[in-house]
Amino acid sequence: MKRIVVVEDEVFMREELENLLQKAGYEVHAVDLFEHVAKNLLEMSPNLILLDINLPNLSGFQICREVKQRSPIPVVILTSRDQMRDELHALDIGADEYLTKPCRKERLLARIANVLKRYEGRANLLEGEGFLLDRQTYTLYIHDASVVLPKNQGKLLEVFLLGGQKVVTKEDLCDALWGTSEFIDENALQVNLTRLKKTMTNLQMHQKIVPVRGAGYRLMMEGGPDEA
Amino acid sequence: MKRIVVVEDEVFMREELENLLQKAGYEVHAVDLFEHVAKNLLEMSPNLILLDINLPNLSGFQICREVKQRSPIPVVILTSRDQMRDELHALDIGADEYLTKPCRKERLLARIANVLKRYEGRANLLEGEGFLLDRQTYTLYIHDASVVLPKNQGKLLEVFLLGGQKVVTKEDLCDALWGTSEFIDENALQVNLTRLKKTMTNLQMHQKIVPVRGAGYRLMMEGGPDEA
DNA sequence: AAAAAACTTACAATCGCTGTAAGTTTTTTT
DNA sequence: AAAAAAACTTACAGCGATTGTAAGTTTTTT
Repeated sequence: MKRIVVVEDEVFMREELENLLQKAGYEVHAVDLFEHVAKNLLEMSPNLILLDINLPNLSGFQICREVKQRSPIPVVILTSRDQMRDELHALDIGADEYLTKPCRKERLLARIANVLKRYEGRANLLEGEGFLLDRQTYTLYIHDASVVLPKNQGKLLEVFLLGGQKVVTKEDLCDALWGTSEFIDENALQVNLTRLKKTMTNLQMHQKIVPVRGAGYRLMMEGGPDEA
Repeated sequence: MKRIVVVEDEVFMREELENLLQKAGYEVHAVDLFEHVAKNLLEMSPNLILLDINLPNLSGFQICREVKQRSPIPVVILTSRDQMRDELHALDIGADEYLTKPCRKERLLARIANVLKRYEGRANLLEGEGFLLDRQTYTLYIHDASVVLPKNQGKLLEVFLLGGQKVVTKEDLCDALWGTSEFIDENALQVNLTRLKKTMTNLQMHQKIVPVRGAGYRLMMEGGPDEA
């Protein structure tokens, strides 16, 4: 059964949505507003997030952006602010659907089902700048093509993606490859990194792995920090 | 550059759309209506199809359905018929977006960009009942999981999917595996089929490969034709 | 100039996929 | 019911891709 989290601060509306979705066969969790909504949402890892945008504290847009940056979970935005600007902005930051209240039940359900359908098979896709990586198979999607990376290269790339822009230590990388950083074979790691780098250039990816002396490595956009 | 095919029979509207999309940086091909639109659309294999639903002969729905059954190309429906029934129907048969005229340019462009973005990496995904198959890597997506099939198993499954419900001959299968049906090693094919069947049951897929005596094999839904 | 860190290349071991062989089982025909 | 045809099963050996190892070289820092 698909799980949906509803983010809505108005009690009446929240209960109505909860009811409607439950009747439609979804497992529903409604959350009120609090600090770190985005973080909590990710931990619940639902199949879809229904997000009301008339929120008191934090902007709904902000939540949407955070979720989208860190996960492939689809987000449907529901709002009473029928402004073209809002809609464009929402779609721009990655919302999958933007619906204005009042919205007929049938339409809401149909759109939700539609979004869910399109997300089939995307559950474990990690998003990088200009490419996607399947965390289970290490299938890499780029430029309308796809390749299956060797397991080790996939694991390494995965660590870099999860690390964001941060520096990733060799311990982290060894850990990912062999489950332990106890006995580090510096050289084995080195070779595997070289291999990953090579396939990255072969695939014309827009980022590189650069060394950070003594600390580890980091994933960087091509032509990044220009320190001339 | 992304290619969009516009299907619209009204001349004025068509030119306007063409213009708008070109300015937005797309490569646009407008097509008039004729027989076998769906077939031709598939041959053009654009990145997206913008489909007007007020068509004279064939129902736009029909076109949408045909395209969706045979390809993963996203379809955006544009219409002046603002009927809830139409919208639900459109979404139900797999349309990716449903917009009503008059529609502001910004919204149209934003929605198109949104749909395109979500389709990144899906260019070579074949759709089966309850699963997806990547034709390049033979990565199989099912039940929120993914596996890379061995090349031969992938090729076989691919042939079955492309064949639809029809019976697939052994020649077809040999052809897919070894590029020729000249010298058929019945047994080698047999073994490969068995392997595919095994992984299909392991993955709990909802269809089976059943033999058709003397003719070949066919892909069937589990618990299909009940001939008691 | 010396040391440390990062990198390169080639090779051998390993693992998974494939075809082969030699069967057995199921279905159809006589 | 027996024989023949089609479909299936299992184990094994060859092959190729991926991996770790070894023995270097190059680059950067001190």
